[in-house]
Amino acid sequence: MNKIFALVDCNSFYVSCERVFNPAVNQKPVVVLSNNDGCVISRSNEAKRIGIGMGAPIFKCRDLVKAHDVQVFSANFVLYGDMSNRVMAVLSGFTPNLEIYSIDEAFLSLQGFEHLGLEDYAREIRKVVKRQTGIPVSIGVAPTKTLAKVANHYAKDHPETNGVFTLMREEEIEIILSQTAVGEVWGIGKEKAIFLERNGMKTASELRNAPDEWIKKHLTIVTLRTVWELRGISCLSMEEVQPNKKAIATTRTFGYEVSRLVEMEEAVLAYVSRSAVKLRRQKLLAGHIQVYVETNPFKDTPYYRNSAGTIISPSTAYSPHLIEAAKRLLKRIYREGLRYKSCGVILTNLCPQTNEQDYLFEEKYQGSARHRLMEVMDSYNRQTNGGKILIAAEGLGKPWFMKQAHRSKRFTTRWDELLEVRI
DNA sequence: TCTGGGGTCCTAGGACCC
DNA sequence: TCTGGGGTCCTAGGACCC
Repeated sequence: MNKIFALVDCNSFYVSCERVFNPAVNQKPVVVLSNNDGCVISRSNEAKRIGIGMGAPIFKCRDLVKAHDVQVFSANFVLYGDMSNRVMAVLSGFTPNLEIYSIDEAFLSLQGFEHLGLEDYAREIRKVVKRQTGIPVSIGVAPTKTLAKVANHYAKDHPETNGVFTLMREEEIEIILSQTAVGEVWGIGKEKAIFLERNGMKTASELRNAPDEWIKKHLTIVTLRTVWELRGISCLSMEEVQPNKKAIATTRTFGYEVSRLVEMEEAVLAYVSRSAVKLRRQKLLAGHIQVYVETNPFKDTPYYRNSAGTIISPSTAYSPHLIEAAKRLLKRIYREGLRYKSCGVILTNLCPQTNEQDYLFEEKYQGSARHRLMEVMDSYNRQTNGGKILIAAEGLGKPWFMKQAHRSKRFTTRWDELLEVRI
């Protein structure tokens, strides 16, 4: 039986979240910035139209911002995460088969809904999501995930589609792909696009008709899968159960450059703590920890980046053990006399707490006093909305903490930040 | 002055083993 | 003097995604 995928993608998701709670900016150009108020990571159509690029550093857009009264927001990921959950909850009512692909995208299997009319059904989904969450979405429907992505882009770029485009018929697929630049295809990034164009393939249709042998020889098996998907042969299936995580990372650029080991240590250890909280929330243990530091790559000053890692044995989710390891690693890579711009902590070799192996000489984490201590700390911090009990090594001042000058309120997750309506 | 963060997967190359 | 080949495992780095 032929498969049918719908890709639902929230339009300018972060901007749309801000607009739900701040309708005054509905018709205006709006952008949301990355952490540290660095780059533009979400743009309204109005902002796109006046030429603000995706990922553009905001300081380079200052003139445009001023000239067009662009509304600027700092990222508010607590709010976006909560809005995302609401959208996904609505979507789950429309299919038994939902794959949450990212914070603002989901694949729905529409197999078995043909009798309702795929186009009509997609329009209904779009209408209900908008009504129940305030978030506008675009929907692409096609026989493979990769084609559903293409259909989704088409819906976004063509207002006459009203946000829904179905791409099921072969003749139509061929026409649309011949109008699609090869670099717009899901899985074809900058490098591959340049390579393909150099070899005479400028459109998705040309890639689709390339010989398998040639693709296998010059590119990877992953790209071959993409080519098959463009031909309508489904190679990527629905992944409804979230696969276990392979890595948990906390990385940040600083609000200002750090040039003292003590401060660097505080930052690294604070990120270890954050990572460890994420680790425990997902009931995992880490078997490896990696720390990296980096100076500002955009400056003329000497560039330095280095990382070091070590195996954690036995695997653990106990913050003090991870902190100890991270401290040693940092000492190995820290060079005096440099001005550091960012650092990060990455936990890997993750395994579920329930699969913890037995040790001859060590106590298991599961059920130990350390385990209970972490649970008490986490649950207290959760109830009090974050960070009241922390490991002393993290430091209290956090002067390097990121800049966030324009953050909106966390309307949906904090009682003290509820939306106020004045009449 | 001011340039994000968190992931996955693949490949190449080195260490090591027999 | 002559100096293989196959396999595994690990790490670093790159490409890609949102």
